[in-house]
Amino acid sequence: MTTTAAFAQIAALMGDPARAGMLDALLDGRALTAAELARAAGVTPQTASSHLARLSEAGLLAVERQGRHRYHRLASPSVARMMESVMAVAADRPPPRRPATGPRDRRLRHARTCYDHLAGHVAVAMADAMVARGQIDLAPDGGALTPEGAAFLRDLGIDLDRSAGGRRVFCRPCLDWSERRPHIAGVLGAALLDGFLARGWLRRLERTRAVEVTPPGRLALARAFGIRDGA
Amino acid sequence: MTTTAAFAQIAALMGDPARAGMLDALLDGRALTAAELARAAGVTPQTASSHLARLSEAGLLAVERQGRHRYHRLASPSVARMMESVMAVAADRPPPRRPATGPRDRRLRHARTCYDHLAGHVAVAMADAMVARGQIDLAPDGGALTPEGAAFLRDLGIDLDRSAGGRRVFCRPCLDWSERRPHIAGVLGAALLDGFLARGWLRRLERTRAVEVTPPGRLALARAFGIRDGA
DNA sequence: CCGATGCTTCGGCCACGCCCGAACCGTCGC
DNA sequence: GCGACGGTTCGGGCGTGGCCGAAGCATCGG
Repeated sequence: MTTTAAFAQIAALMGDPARAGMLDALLDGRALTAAELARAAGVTPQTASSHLARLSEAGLLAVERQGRHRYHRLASPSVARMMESVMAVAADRPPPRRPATGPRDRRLRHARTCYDHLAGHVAVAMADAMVARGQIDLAPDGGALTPEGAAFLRDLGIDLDRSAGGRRVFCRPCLDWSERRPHIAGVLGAALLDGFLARGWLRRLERTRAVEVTPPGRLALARAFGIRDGA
Repeated sequence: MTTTAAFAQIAALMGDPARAGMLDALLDGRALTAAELARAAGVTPQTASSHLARLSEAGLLAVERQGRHRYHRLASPSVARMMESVMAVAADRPPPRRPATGPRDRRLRHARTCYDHLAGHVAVAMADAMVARGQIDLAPDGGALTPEGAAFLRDLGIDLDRSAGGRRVFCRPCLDWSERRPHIAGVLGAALLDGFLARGWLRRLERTRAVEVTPPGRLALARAFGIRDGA
């Protein structure tokens, strides 16, 4: 049964703390250098190099050489989805102890990127608002944009056509590990994140997956989604 | 960052060949005894016992005692979804060698259960047929039943209302590792499998996830989906 | 009560693989 | 050319964890 062996191999690659730290650092979809990933994982560069080689060979990571740097990124969205699903399982177990929420952790819980879409408190609030207004349908298995939702996005200036080429546009629910409730992933989630970043409503922060809601972003989100809690 | 530690722990549990074998054996949604799982994993009962204890404590498995037997099953659908997503990543890498398809493997590739829905060649053909006829929309991120599809299911006698309670019914695509194309999972996939088993069109086989298409099932599938290849 | 069966616990063996120090290659800047 | 820096390869130390034999608990059948 060679297929279970491949299954176990992929899982084992994620199962090492150092590699898990690197993968987590890459989960925002950006490409990082080996040194940055070594720091993220808390190991020396030579250890990181070995891990990165194995992850690349297994097809979890893709590498781009650029001068004397090597940029590593997740090889495909399916890798990100796999990680999300593992986090979902890891999150819905009783926490072994008080999570000890730190200030940095609080930022992550508030708003962060999840590969190509937004996660955290803000993202869940957005999803709730769109569901409450009948703009999207969201079920554990999938979701869909309603006509009202399509109109809403058009008003917001969010462009979905580019990736949806005439086909019906779907969104995908993604269980938020901090909120334990679904936020919007998939094509729709990616379009929302892109649009908000482009408008300057959100800004990526260095060295973390957390994103910041800018002052104009706060106003815009309050107007569009009725979200009015502070940063 | 205690969340990456939990992530790595879950992944590491899947990452051992013996545990992966047990989880795979449970992927059809049934509950098995420790001895059966030990055989499936190719280890002695005492080794299996240790693995099972760890899987249960981590919340991946649930146990039910019944007399002097202990039945183990996957703790939740989210565990099955996690495993599916890992298999999807494991499948879309270049196979290390010729897969060496055996007769038993061929049955699995033809039709098998995938937790609560159908997978394999037959399942992909069903999905293709329904897409071609406009009965479902299927995208990488999600899927939805069209009005035509709802009517089709009604004619087939497939009951979706029980679990969908007035809400819109969604289906979910699930990448088939043998066919490398999506089949139908989610609420719709589960309803189809249940219905076909209840009608005697499909029959579960012992000690494997493979399912058999019965002679009446062959006729019915040909009539309903235009599938006419042999068992 | 006794033995058989299903499963778990204990103890010890062994090896896989994670880790880092040191040395080696390639690119950039001067 | 030379040093500096990013990254990889090599070698050996070491601990975690998988594995089984043997013994210990439960439950069922007689």
